[in-house]
Amino acid sequence: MARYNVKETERKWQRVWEKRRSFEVEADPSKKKYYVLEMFPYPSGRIHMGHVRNYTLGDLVARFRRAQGFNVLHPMGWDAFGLPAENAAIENKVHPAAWTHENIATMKRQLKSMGLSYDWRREVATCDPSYYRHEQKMFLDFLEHDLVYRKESWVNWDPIENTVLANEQVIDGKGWRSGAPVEKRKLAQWFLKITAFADELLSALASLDRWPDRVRLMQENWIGRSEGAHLRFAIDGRDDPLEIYTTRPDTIFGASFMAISANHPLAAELAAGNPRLAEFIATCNRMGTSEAAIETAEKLGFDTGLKCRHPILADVRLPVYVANFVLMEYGTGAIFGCPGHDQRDLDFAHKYGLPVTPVVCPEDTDPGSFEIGDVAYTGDGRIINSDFLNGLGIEEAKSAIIAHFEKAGVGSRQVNFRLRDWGVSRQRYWGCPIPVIHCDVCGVVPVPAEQLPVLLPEDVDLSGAGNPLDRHPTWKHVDCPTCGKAARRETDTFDTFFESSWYFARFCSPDADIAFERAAADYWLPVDQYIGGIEHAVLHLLYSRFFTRALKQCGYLGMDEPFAGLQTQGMICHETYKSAAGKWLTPTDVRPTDGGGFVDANGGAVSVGRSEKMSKSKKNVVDPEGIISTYGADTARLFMLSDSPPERDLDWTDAGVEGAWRYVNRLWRLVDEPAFALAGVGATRPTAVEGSAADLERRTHRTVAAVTEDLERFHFNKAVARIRELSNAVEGLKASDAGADWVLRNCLETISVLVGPMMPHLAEEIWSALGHESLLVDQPWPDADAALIVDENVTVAVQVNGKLRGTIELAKDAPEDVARESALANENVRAFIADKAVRKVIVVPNRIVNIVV
RNA sequence: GCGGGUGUGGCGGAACUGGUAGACGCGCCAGACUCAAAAUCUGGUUUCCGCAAGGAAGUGCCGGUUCGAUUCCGGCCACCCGCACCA
Repeated sequence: MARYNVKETERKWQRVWEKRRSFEVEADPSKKKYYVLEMFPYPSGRIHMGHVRNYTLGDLVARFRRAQGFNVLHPMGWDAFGLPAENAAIENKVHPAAWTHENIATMKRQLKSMGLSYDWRREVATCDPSYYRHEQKMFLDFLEHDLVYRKESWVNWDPIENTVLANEQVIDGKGWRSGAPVEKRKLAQWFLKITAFADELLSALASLDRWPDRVRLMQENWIGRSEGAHLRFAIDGRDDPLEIYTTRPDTIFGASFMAISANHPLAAELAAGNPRLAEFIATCNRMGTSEAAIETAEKLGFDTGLKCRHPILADVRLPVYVANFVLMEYGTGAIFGCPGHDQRDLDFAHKYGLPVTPVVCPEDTDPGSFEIGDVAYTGDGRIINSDFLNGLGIEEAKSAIIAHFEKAGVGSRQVNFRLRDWGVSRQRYWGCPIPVIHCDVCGVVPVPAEQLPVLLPEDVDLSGAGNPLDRHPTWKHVDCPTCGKAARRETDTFDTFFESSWYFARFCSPDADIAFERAAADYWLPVDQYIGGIEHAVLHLLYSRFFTRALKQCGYLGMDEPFAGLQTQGMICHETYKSAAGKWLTPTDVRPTDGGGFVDANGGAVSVGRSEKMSKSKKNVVDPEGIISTYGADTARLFMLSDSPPERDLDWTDAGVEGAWRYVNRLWRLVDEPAFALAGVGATRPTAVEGSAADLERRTHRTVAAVTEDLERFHFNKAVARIRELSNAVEGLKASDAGADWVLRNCLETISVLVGPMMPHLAEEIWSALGHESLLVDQPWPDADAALIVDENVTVAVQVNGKLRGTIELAKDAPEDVARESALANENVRAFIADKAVRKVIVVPNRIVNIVV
């Protein structure tokens, strides 16, 4: 009898798996495959609890599918480019590469201590030239296939990180990492044509039936498809028309003004001769998108004096305003204003004294008395005051008016998207160099494929302002590949989401000379189960879907969707602590008092705040390494699985960890000090299994069936509960019952297989203690015997008028009249029926009998 | 503002297509073992009334459908998330 030695045991099995190469896999078309992937980490220094949860979930799936007989690919790598490395370099005077590799080494050691079933041979780090050279090639292929362009445009500029951000990286007008208000700048940037796939990225969401609805909805909203019309309005005294986009062409007869964006070319042209307009435009730009108060910002306009002709009403003229609420980036940057049916337009019309004509009347209202007050009418109804559209419904009117415009040659039906192209240029050092050369003679020249990779220079000075590559004395100076004259390298690097958009494919053939081998990708992809945080719902997950399509177009791949199944995990939360002085305290700074409160190291009062996401700023973090070295990886893993469903936030508590730890030891004792000796038990089931042994055997099979279903459906907390129930039930086994010793052994073996995906070290130790030479990790998942799952008898509830009054024992599938008689015979039930007449008896077989009196 | 989600004991959470609400765990209470403590084991634990058998109430609030509602429908409330001048 030995106490369960976590450290030694866990290390032992990790070594055994490594030595036996248990998790190394090869593509094998004769086997059904399963690709499990967790979002790879940024090597920030040490793993945190979020990582532990993510990789515990993934490892469970990988081990479970492996036991089910799948050829499982389960790789791990490092999303290794990124800004923190540069910041660390400046602070600590280390090279970003050295800092990154050191972190990778630390985190890899920590991950290995968790006993995760990775094929470590497939590890990749995206900052390695053997990785990023392939995405430089991809970029050249994208160029060739017209999926990339360079454009001078207004960009989101992060003043802290000194770089451009994509639209997806601006949260509430602030940089997603720095939190600094984003400024507008005009820069020449490289863009990937994600909008070319907008329609497909949207419609294919319906096929992703193993993705959370929430994520699909977020992507749908982000892509933001709208149907409307593109119209051209003639401007008095000018030859060029004003082009607008509208989703409400049916309200054209209610138009009373035109509005163009402050960044519209027409506005710029007019401002050249009008200082007051120029001043107005400058004011609009200052407000920009960085103003948090956009919502409350007043609608402001500047009357240009220009007049547009109404496209149908010959004598109507619409004044053209420059307005602060019109965005240049959406549609054409110009609109017609219909105050009656758009709140913004109404506010604007009231401010500038413009006419308000209702053109849609609610069904139940008299058109003659329908007026618009302070609230625009945006609901359904019939068209009024609109000539040939009068009496039509909104949708009919849209079709009719678009047909009219198409005939007149002044407009057409148009679909618009909110999604914009993905700007990938970043003014940073620690990223993949964009492989182009700028030549004064030849213009932008792609780096010839045979000159790849364009390597990052190792000697770099990160201390100054701006882009370090641009300031490097020699790196950017090269000869033009076309004309041979002196030219300059592009000094921008890729957005780091570029690397994570295809890493899942690289894992299929991580050592290939090309990005990935087609055969390997065809076998392994798509990823069957992808697991990670919800925060990537529209960033990484949308980029990867786009990339897969772009790569397909360039002949790399044969599929559209990279991730067939997606599971998003909740955050890890912890209570927060504050000292009397209002300073945040870490969980290790406080200790509990007898009264249930906490005090700090000096005994000072501590106020306990609500549980929040673990974060450095609130100091409510618990370091996984300490937990793992004290309680072991299996305890940490069990706790991660047992307390909350994966998609929900998980509260980290010491008590919960203690509980998991107790269960680890309890399971171990079940085998180490079994109820009776198991040494001589045969392998085949005895013919006689009776009494408590028969009960436990049935229960074992029922548990197998239930746990299998729970694991398939990601109900891991329920699976844990069922296994606990089974191990509790072992206590009820009587040695004297026939077959007891065989059933006990069979039950313990089953438990060891069932907990294998959750607590692999303990499971292996139990398996071995039961006398097996083989590894548990190579054991197949058990089948539940259908005959043993169903009970012969069922407990049926009896209600009187819908209230529970008793229960009766019946044979399974007993006839209805038997159930009825048995229910009516129940003593307590009879008391409630008393002398009342039974009006109706409802019998739901095997479940309930309801007597209505 | 628009879109979506959540709300169940002291706590985390169970309850498949409407059918015994509270599985399992944490915490707490009692008991066993111990000189004692820890660990472990056993039992109890939604609230109220009752010695008990049993009864009443109960899944955010109000109402509806139904023999029967945590589950379906309508209307509120609270909290959380996403988007946000998108024409």
